[in-house]
Amino acid sequence: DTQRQSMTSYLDKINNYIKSLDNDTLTVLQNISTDKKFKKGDLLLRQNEICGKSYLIITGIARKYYLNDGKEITTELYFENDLAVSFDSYTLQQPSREFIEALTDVSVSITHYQAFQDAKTKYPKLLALDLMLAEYYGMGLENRLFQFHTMTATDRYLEIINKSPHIIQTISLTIIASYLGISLETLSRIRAKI
Amino acid sequence: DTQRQSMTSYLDKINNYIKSLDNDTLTVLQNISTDKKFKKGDLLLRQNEICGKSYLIITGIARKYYLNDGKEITTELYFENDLAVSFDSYTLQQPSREFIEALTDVSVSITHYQAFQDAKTKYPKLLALDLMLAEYYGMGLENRLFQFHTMTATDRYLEIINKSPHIIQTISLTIIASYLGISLETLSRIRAKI
DNA sequence: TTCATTATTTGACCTAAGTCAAATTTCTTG
DNA sequence: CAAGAAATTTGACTTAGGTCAAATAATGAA
Repeated sequence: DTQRQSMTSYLDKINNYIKSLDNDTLTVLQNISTDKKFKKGDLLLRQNEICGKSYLIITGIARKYYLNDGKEITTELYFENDLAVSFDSYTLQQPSREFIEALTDVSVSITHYQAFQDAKTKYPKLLALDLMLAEYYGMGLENRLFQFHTMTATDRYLEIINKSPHIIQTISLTIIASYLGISLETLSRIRAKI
Repeated sequence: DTQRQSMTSYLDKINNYIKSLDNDTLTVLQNISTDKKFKKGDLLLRQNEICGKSYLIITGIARKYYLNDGKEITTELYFENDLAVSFDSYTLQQPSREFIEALTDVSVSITHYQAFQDAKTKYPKLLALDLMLAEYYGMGLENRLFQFHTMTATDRYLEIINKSPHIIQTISLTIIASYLGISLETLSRIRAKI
């Protein structure tokens, strides 16, 4: 749909913006980032921890989820080039209600919250970048809310396999169901019908 | 709850930040803003229009909503000091899927998108302000999504009358129901039970 | 391979919320 | 104040999706 179209092009805009940064700014960005690898199943962030880092996914898949009476609700799936972070915990520097988990072995580029904050005060271009990232995240949330209000579970499932068909091969149905906001059994029935 | 607590204090932080701005920056902000009044029922933004302005509510109440097969879904309620804007339409400067409507007579301070964009390039403090506003909006959306996933319609209603009791006096149940994501009849039944 | 563990499907039944229609109540406005 | 219009409630029925339990797959380690 049109909405997705625009979101994608905004992501392009962000990536172009990063590419177009002057050397000085780019160097700072490099200097405050370090690479790290996680094994499948590792938690990059635990509930109640303060999210003091952002994780740019280089390779692999991760997810963000929280627990609600023992049940997991997946709020976001991360692929290559996605930025994994518990938004409110990161922004407010308060304990996270969410976990971030590696669904496969992942390799990430880590940027520390405080280092980035400091860099932003000296380099307004990083401030502008942060704004674009926040806007992108916000629009993603708006879309998700919109989909929950306007689409049936079946439509949401069709949308996801249409948008990223590879998901089904890589991610367990339990996690997909929790991302769609339905029970595993309901997802199974939806799949049987189609 | 804790979450709301933090959100409120972040709003305080934003307001303090605005108050602490140097005269130069404040003057620019003033210069690109104009006041306007709307009558109850007026539309500040129509679907398919590009949201080229932001509306800071000085007095009165407004809402943002969209239509889904003829049914209205209210996505946000605006009170004094709230910033009314169709986020994605404003950010991407593309046609809005939402309407913004005055629920009472309202008086607003209008800031034009382009003027603010221009100001941001010269005044990094406005960039930082815009970031804070985007973060605040994003966290609000996260909370809303969280509530839809974890709370029953009854709980969401209790939460809203607890958070802003005056709402019931001022806003029709039709609109409150659409904000809660339930039908008018269901809301009426919830009220009867309590 | 094979057994055990984990993932997925299927069945039977339940529940929150939706829909449509009709009845009330509450506002407005002449 | 009274008549209409709008807002809200109530009733009867439907439906999407949930829950719990059992049955099949599918994986993976010894």
